[in-house]
Formats: sequence, C-alpha cells, structure tokens
Amino acid sequence: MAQPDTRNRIIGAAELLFYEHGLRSVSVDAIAERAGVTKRTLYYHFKSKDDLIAAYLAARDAPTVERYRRWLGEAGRPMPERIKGLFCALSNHARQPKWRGCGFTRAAVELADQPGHPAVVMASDHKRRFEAWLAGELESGGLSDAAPIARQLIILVEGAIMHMLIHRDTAYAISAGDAAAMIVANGLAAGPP
Amino acid sequence: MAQPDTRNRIIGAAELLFYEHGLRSVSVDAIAERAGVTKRTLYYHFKSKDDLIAAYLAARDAPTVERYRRWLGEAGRPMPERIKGLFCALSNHARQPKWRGCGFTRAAVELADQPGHPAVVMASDHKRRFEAWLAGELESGGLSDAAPIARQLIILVEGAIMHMLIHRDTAYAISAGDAAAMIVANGLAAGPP
DNA sequence: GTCTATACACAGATAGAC
DNA sequence: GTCTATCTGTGTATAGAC
Repeated sequence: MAQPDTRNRIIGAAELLFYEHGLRSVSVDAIAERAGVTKRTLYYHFKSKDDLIAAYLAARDAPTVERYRRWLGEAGRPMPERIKGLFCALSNHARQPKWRGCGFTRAAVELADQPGHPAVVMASDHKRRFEAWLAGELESGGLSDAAPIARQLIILVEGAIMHMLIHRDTAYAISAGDAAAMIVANGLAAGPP
Repeated sequence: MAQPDTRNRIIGAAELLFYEHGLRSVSVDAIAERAGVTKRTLYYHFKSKDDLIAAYLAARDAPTVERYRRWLGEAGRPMPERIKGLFCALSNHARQPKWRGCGFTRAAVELADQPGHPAVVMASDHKRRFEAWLAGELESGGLSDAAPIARQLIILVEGAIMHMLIHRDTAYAISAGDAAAMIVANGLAAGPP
C-alpha cells in the first residue's frame, strides 16, 4: 500500500489507543494490530515508540485548537458570555464516554520525570500557544490587560478538565465557567478601550 | 525483622519511586530493592502491585491535607489574604526539584481507563474531602455561599499545579492566587454574616 | 514497503526451603 | 517473615526474506 496512507493509519490507531489508555499502557503491538500492519512495518515508519508518541500529539494539535476556537464562538456577543459558552461546551464535550481529558496534559503527566521528552516539550508548547491565542481573543474582545486574564482562564480550563476526569462529573466545568466569566467581566470593567 | 517496620519501609520506597516516576514506570523489583527486601517479602506484605499503589496513596493522604492546612494559616487574617498565601506557598513548594505535582491527580491520570481502580477511587475521595475542608474554612471565614466558591478555588489549585508541572514555571500559582483572592473577596462582599 | 520470525530484557507473581 | 530461584507473559526493537 502507499506509504503516507499506512503511516496515517498507524497514527490514527495510536491516537485511539494512546488517548484512551495512556502512553505506557499501550504496546506497539496493540497499535500495529489496530492499524492492520505488522510491528515491522510500524518500525519502518517510526524509529521508536517515543517517535510515535510525538506523532500522535502532533496530529492532535490542530484539531484541539480548532475545537476551542469553535467553542468560543464568533465575535459580537459580549466576551463574558462567550467565555461561559466555552466552558459550557467543554462540559458537554466531557460527557462523551470515551472522553479522557486533555491528551497533552496526560502525556506530560505520564512523562513528568522526563522533562526533555519530545512529548513533554510539545505539550508545553501546545499549552503556551493556547494561552497566547486566548489572550489575543480577549484583547479583540475589549480587554486591555488580556495576558494575565488569559492565564487565569487557562488555569481554570485545566483544573476543570482534571476534576471532570477524576470525578466523572461535568459540573466542574460549569463552576469554572462562572469564575471565568466573572474574571473577564471584572477585566472589562477595569479597562475598557 | 518486625512486620510493621518492613511494611512501612516498603511503603516509603513506593512513595519515593511512584511519586517521582509514576505508577507504571516503576517496577515491583525496583521498589523491593529500594526498600532493601526481596520481591518475595514485598508480596508477603502486599497481595499485588495495585494493592501497593493503594497503600502508597493512603500514606500520602493525611500529610497532604495537613500541608494545605498549614499553608492556609491561622484564622484572624482576612480570608482573601489567607487564600493568596496558600497559593504563594504552593508556588514555593513547587520549586523543589523533586516536586512532581499532586500524586493523587497523577495516579488518576495514569489509571484514567480504570474507573474502578482503588487508586482512582481514593484520588476522587481525597479531592472531595479537600473541597469540603476548604468550604468549611471559607464558611468560618465569613463566606455565606462557601460551597461553590470552594469548588472554584480547588479548580484553580488543580489547574495551577498542572501548568507548573507542564511548564516548570511556578508563576502559574501566583496568577491562580490572584484570581482566587478576587473570587473570595467578591464572595465576602456579596454575603457577609 | 511489508511480511514472518525472533532476539533480548523485564514485567508481575509464585514455589518451596529455612 | 524472609530468603533463592523460577514460571509465564509481554515489552521494545531487529534480522532477513520477498
């Protein structure tokens, strides 16, 4: 079969299994079997399991950012409402039975003792870009001091996700959304354009 | 040697290794070696690795709660300041080179696909008690609607820890503390006793 | 590029002596 | 209660044919 097709099928299988069960729980054998190839073929396309882990996160990056972009919605509505909508959408998203939190965060947790691991670096970079994107959106929405507020919001997002994962209770995102909306409203009141 | 002593030494070794490297990364052999016993002795005291994991978290529970109690400090000072102090202490604590975030959270993440696992149940319970404790403290501090605010604060704690772990940047806890203090001050203004 | 077959290390857990 | 020795399964990765 064609080379890129096989490679993508392997990455697809890796996404499914790594996200559902974690990095160390999933064997290379399991991924190869799911992708319908042999282990030898997998190692032809990826030089190691760590390499495949990196490819898994790389494939997850753009869709994740795009999802949050969608959840924030279009400009026009007041920013506190849009932020609340984002957390509400997150809460609904977490209802999916196969939802397991943020793949980047979970990878960073599993590899917490390997700070230089490609996956850890990618997770850090992903979160940083998410924070920067949100700061830009807040600024467009009329916030004058957007950076520190964006940081507080992503902390709320992360904390809500972790608690939803631990307790399997999607209400945490709603509480986080209430706090986030208040913080944003406060920022708007403090410094309008 | 005496039975409880050996058992505790094994748990001590498990704490060190599980917390630093994670659950799946650490082998039973490694723990036994660190504790200075053979694997057979370890399996005399614990029926399985999962059993040992549960013991590891059980041993971590009280000290963790006590630490947060210390960080919140004594009553008397205004609650927003005490909360800010808690986040500041958390930020300092995370400076330790061997700091790896919350052991309960990381266990829940590693075992996210096993909802019934004793460690996951213990993590959930631990977080729930932490939230209830904080709500009680807030109420004692004059907050009328303490429960929802306590929830928002623990979400901030969790999110700050995760970001500090991912980026190795302790500033996140300070940002979270600012947000937390504002939320508490807001709650105090809304409903005084 | 993909296969069959396998090397080699290490995992969790157990047998049975003392 | 603690030891030495070992069973059995599985892990990542590779050799070499086609």
